[in-house]
Amino acid sequence: MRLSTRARYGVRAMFDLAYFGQGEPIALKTIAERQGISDNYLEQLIAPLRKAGLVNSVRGAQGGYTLGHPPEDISVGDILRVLEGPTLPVECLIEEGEEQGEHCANADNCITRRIWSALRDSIDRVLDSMTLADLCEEADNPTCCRLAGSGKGENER
Amino acid sequence: MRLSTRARYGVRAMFDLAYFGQGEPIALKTIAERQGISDNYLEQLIAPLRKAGLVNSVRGAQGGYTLGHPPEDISVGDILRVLEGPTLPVECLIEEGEEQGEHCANADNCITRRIWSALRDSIDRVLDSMTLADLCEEADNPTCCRLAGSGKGENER
DNA sequence: CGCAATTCCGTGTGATACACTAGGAATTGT
DNA sequence: ACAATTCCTAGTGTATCACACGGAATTGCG
Repeated sequence: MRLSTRARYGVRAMFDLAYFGQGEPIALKTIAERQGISDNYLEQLIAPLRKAGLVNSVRGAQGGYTLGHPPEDISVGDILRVLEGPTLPVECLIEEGEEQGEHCANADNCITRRIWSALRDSIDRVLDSMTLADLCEEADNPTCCRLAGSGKGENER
Repeated sequence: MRLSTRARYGVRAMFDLAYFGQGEPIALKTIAERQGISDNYLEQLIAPLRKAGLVNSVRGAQGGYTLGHPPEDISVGDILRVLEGPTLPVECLIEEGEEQGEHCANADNCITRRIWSALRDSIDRVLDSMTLADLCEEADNPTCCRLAGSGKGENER
């Protein structure tokens, strides 16, 4: 249940792209240095992001990467789903919406399955509610770190 | 971000203990067979659960395991925390409640840290809200599997 | 008492994933 | 032409998973 560095690096890279690159392509090396990530490694993370259309690439000199969609249309969940298979725990769940009496292998203990299902939903809800635009906003006027205020009800929606 | 079988097996074993064992110790082999888990493996999972006090053991013939606390006092989160280190993603977060200007190593990007923090809280909220007693109740009159009804607001609390 | 059923404990193992490093080909602005 | 890039593929050490195994130590029961 630990989240890989793939995920963290990926999100940071995407944030970097949203925050610093305004339409202009940014070289991978720049991102890697700014975010303190191995550029060799980041290169491998950005490949699937490109294939998923989350970033566009410009080859050649002065090339680099740009966001594939506007920042408000890219959620953290989108990034995570690309970088680590299905976002959720446990893989046996039949695809959502298909609750037509379908059984997966261990449907016998659907009691515990409901736990993972609820967990998955909760995780997705959180991750999908945060977009790159939100992160940029947050970066500009941070509500953390400077006196936490322990604002417990902030993103209540 | 995938959840190990340790977690799933562990929860199922604990549920088995809560559901079938009424004070009487149940042998590990019985649990393993009933839940379709390798008993060799389950043995290794139950060791930390015992050390954490979630189960008690009775050695010798006719021995076995019992719950360490009443079922309504054991949450899924309790089990998961024992079986896979800290429940949450990312380890850099300073211990909860200590938001007094403390920095962890990569506090520089506290923007993304907030994501993981929110995620962690959400996960814990879900997992801590489900107890073994809830699972037993659910097992007796299931609201799933038999016509899902998509009851989206059930455990609203 | 003796035996069988158990829990306890450590060790080994094959497979897989993680987090990288490295090298080189292809592309493109200057 | 050249340098800066992206792109692709392969290798590598470490760790973790999901087990199997063998043998102690404990204890109820006949």
